[in-house]
Amino acid sequence: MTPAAPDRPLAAEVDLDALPPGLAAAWGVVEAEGRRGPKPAHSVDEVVEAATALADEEGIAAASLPRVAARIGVSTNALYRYVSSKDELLVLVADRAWGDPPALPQDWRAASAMWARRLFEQFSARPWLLDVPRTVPLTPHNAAWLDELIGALAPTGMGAQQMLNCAYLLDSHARYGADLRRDAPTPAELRRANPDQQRAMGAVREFLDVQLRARRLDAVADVMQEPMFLADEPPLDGFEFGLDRILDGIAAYVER
Amino acid sequence: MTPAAPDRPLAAEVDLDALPPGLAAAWGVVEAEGRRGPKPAHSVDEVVEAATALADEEGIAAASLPRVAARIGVSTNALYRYVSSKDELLVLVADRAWGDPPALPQDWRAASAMWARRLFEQFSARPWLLDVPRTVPLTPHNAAWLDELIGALAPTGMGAQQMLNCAYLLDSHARYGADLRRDAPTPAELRRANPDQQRAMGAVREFLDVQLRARRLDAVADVMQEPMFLADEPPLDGFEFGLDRILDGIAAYVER
DNA sequence: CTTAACTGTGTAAGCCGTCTACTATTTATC
DNA sequence: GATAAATAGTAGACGGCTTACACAGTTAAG
Repeated sequence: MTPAAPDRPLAAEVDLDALPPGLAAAWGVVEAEGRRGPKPAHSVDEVVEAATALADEEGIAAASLPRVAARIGVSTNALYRYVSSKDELLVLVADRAWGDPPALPQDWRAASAMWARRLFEQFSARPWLLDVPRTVPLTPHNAAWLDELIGALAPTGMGAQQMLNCAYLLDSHARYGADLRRDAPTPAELRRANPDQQRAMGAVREFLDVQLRARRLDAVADVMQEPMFLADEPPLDGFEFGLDRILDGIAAYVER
Repeated sequence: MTPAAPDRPLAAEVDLDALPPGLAAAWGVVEAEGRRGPKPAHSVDEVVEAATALADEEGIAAASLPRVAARIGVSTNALYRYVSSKDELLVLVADRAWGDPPALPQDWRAASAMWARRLFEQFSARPWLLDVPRTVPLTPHNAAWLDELIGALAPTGMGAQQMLNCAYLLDSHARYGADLRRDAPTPAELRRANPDQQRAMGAVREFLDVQLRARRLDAVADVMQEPMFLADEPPLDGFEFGLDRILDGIAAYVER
C-alpha cells in the first residue's frame, strides 16, 4: 500500500488552480464534493483503470477520451465529471502504473540494485509509461518509491542532495534501459514477434548498415552488428552493465 | 558538418515502405525526384526550420502542421509535398536539433565528460527535444555523435558492446539531467522567469510539502528543501555529480 | 410530502489536428 | 508549341479534446 492519505483531504492554503493539471487530483485533494444529487454510476478509479487497460493493449494513444468512455459504457463527456481534463487523466494513469515500491534489503548497494531493477521491470512491462510526458513533478507513488530508496541510502552518510542525485541516476537508467529495449528487442522477443514485425526490423537493420557505411561511420555500423543485437541470449541489455558502473561509481563516492 | 551523404542517394535494396516513417527521409534517401513541373517554392529544410522555430518559441505542441504552414506562407496541405507525414517531420526536426558532435580530446575520460556535457547543453537549450518520441532508432546526426564517442572510447580496449552501453549511459544521463532542470530551475533562472511562473512554482513547492508531510514522507519532503532547489547558485544540478559517478564506474571497469 | 436545489448524464456543437481527394497552374521535355 | 509531370490550393472527411445546454434523478429543507 501507498502511504495512507490523511483522514480528510487537506484544504491546502495554496491556490489549487495555480497547480499543473492533475497534481492536486493525484494527491487526492478535491474540492469538497457535495452529497446532493444522484450517486455517480462510476468512479475516478474505474476511469483510470479503463484508460490503463487501453494503454496496456494498444499503447498510450489508444487511451483517448472517446475510447475510455466507450469502455466503461458512458458518453465521452461524462468523463469530465470524474477528471477535469485529459492531462489530469494521464497524470492519474501514470501514477497508478508506478505501483508500490518494493521492500528493500539493508545493504545500500543491494537495495539500490533491487530498486533500479524493479523500476526497470515496471517500465518494461508498460513501455507506454515512457511516452507519458512528465507534466507534474511528483506524485504519490512516485514519492513512495523515492522515500524507500532514501531510507536505504541514508546509512551511507550521504547528504540529502546526493541521495536525490543517486535516485535520479538510477531512475534515469531504468527508464532509458526500458526505452532501448523497445526498439532493440532480444532475439527471443523477436522470435515471438509476428512475421511483419520481424521483416520490418530486418529492413531497418539492413537499411542502416548501408547508410552508415556509405557515410564512413563504420565504427557505428560495426557496433550495430554486435551480439547485443544479434546473439541468441544477449547479456540482458546494457542495463545490468550500466547498473554496475553506476553502483561502482556511487561506492567510490561513499567510501571516500 | 555531418558526414557527407554519398554523391547520389543510394537506391537501397530494402523496401522503403517497410521502414518507420521518417527514417529514409532523415538519411536523405528520397525517391528520385523528377525535374518537371513548377519549381518548389520552398524546401524541406525550410519546413523543418520553421517547425524548429515554433518548437523553440512555444514548445513542440506549437509545431502543428497548420502553424508551420502559416509560418512559411503556404496552405497546410502543401506541406505534404515536402514531408509525407507529421511523424516524418518530427524525425527531421529532432535530427536537425542534435547538431554536429564536438571534437573530442584524446583522453577517454575527458572526452566522455565533454561529450555528455555538450549533449546536456543541447537538451537544456531545446527542452522540447525530450518531448519528441523516439520513433526511429538512429538518424545521421545521432550516429555522428555516437561515432565520435566510440572513437574516443576505443583506445580503452573495451568491446564494442561495452562502448555502446557507455554511450547509452551518458546519453541517458544527459537527457534526464536536462529533463529535471525543466521543472527544477535554478534560482537564477527562476528570477528571470515571469511573476506568474514564479508564483506557480512556489505554489507547487508549498503544496507538495504539505502533502508529503501529511503522508509521513518526511524524508522526501526534507530532500525537496535542499540547496539544489533553493540555494542561490546550486552546484549545477545533479548532472555533474552523476557524471562523476558514471565516469568513476567506467574507469573502474577499464582498469580492471 | 412537497418543493427547491443540486448533481450526473446525454446531446449538440465548437475548435483544432492530421490526412486524402480533386482542381488549377506552372514548368520541362519532345 | 504540345504534352506530360509536378506543385500549390481548395474542399472536405475524420477523429480528438473541450464547452454549453437541457434533462433527469436524488437529496435536503420547509
